[in-house]
Amino acid sequence: MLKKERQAFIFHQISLHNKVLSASLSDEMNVSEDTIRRDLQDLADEGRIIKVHGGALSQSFGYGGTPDAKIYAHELKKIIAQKAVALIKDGMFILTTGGTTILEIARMLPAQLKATFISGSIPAVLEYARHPNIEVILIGDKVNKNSKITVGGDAIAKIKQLKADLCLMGVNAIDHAHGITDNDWDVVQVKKAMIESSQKTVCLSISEKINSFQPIQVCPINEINTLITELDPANEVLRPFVNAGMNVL
Amino acid sequence: MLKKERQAFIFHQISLHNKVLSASLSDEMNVSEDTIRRDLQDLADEGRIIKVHGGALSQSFGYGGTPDAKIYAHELKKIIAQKAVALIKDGMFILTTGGTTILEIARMLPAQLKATFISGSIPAVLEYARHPNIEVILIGDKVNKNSKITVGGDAIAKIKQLKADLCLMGVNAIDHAHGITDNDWDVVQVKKAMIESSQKTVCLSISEKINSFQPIQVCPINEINTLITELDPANEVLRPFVNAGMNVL
DNA sequence: ATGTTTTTTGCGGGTTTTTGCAATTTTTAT
DNA sequence: ATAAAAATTGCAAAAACCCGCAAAAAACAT
Repeated sequence: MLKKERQAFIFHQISLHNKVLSASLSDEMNVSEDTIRRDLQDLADEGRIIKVHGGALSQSFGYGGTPDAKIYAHELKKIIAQKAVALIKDGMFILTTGGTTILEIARMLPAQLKATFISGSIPAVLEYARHPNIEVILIGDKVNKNSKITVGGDAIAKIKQLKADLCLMGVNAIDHAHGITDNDWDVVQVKKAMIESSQKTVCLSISEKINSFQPIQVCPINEINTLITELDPANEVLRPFVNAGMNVL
Repeated sequence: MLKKERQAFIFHQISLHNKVLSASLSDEMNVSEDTIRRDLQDLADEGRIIKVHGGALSQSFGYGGTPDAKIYAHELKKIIAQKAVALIKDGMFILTTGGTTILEIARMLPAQLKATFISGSIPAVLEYARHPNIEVILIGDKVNKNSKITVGGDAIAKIKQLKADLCLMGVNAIDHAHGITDNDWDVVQVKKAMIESSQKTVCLSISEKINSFQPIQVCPINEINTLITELDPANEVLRPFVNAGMNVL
């Protein structure tokens, strides 16, 4: 088993169960605990997990580290949300993923907007439900504890029955060559279904995530209609996407 | 169980109930009281809680005595929750409704319990998802904004596909003649389906709701196996239900 | 393919952390 | 005042960790 493979597996386990034990991992994949520890250390150095005595925890544990950096990203996400909200019209059916950017959109929806939002993200749904004129459909299935979204066959089947006007998708990584990519297989399956069931797909990404990629592809960029970042659409970084025919806002 | 995990759990318990006892924590997580004490000490050193003899307190909680009125119903629900938690065994599949009593149960689930919880209640699901060993299935459908639960044909259809070991049902009104009754048609439909799909149904009700009724019937009392209230099972008020063959706790 | 370099891995130590226990002291309650 | 409950302290065993090293594997260049 390759190092990268192992680390991907470990990361997946953590996002699934919120924790892993070095001992059981070592057992599961027939490598020494030292190796596991080194893997955990690597993941921790990359800031993707929190290493503790005996194993590791998901980052959502405890209280996060850098409030400054977070607030910064938060401002960016507000800009993105503003642009996205402008695309939403009365009467639309809108599929959405989870993620903090989506949450920001949910908070910014105008009070008089009448639309139907469909999502498997629990925090997003709670936010939508605060709006008096919005109808909210929750996609059910097994709950991914880390991201608080539902994933699985039932969720995908339900999504495929729909035909939404718009899909608002928070992305983890986007790059001209690899398209939209992510690191959780289950989540990717759901995102794929959402794209398939929507007339238009709008991707939301802070510019930091542009030109990065992750192991699993959601879709190539030609399946995305619109890309929204906090940058000016004329920005150099966005050029490749404009050239690829995307609508960049 | 990892040290950090324990501490996160303890902190969560404290912010939830405003206090914890070392003894019960030690019991819940199968570690010695010494370990709990050391954990509390760590948390206190970090300034996150206030350590006192026998346990610890939330620091956000002002010194003044308890605002009795509100805590009262809350305390009752804790008693009910305690009784209900005792019925839950490892490996069970459990269907639950929403409501504050259910929420209290969710918060009291022992950390090492391994079970599968299935619910359409968003707040309950969020609480279940905090427990490391619990698998959570969310029933999807249209979201009822007031109660934050999903209702509708899809939800009912999904529930009917299941066969759970136990149904934990918060009730709005119960009375010997009318059975379990409620006031929201959609919610009643979901509850009916849940009862049908469970081997046993346990009803949870503060005694205040006993001998009251509402317009729509969920089921007659003979479909309920167990009734849990905050009262002693021998209490006069519960006599009719005992006589009707219910298991009253 | 072949040899060389780099990376990765497992192992043997010595060190640190964690945990439970026992003995003693402090606090709380009756 | 006295007994019970909880805290503290010290200690020892187990578990986890870190460090350096050498074999093994992978990557690279020729």
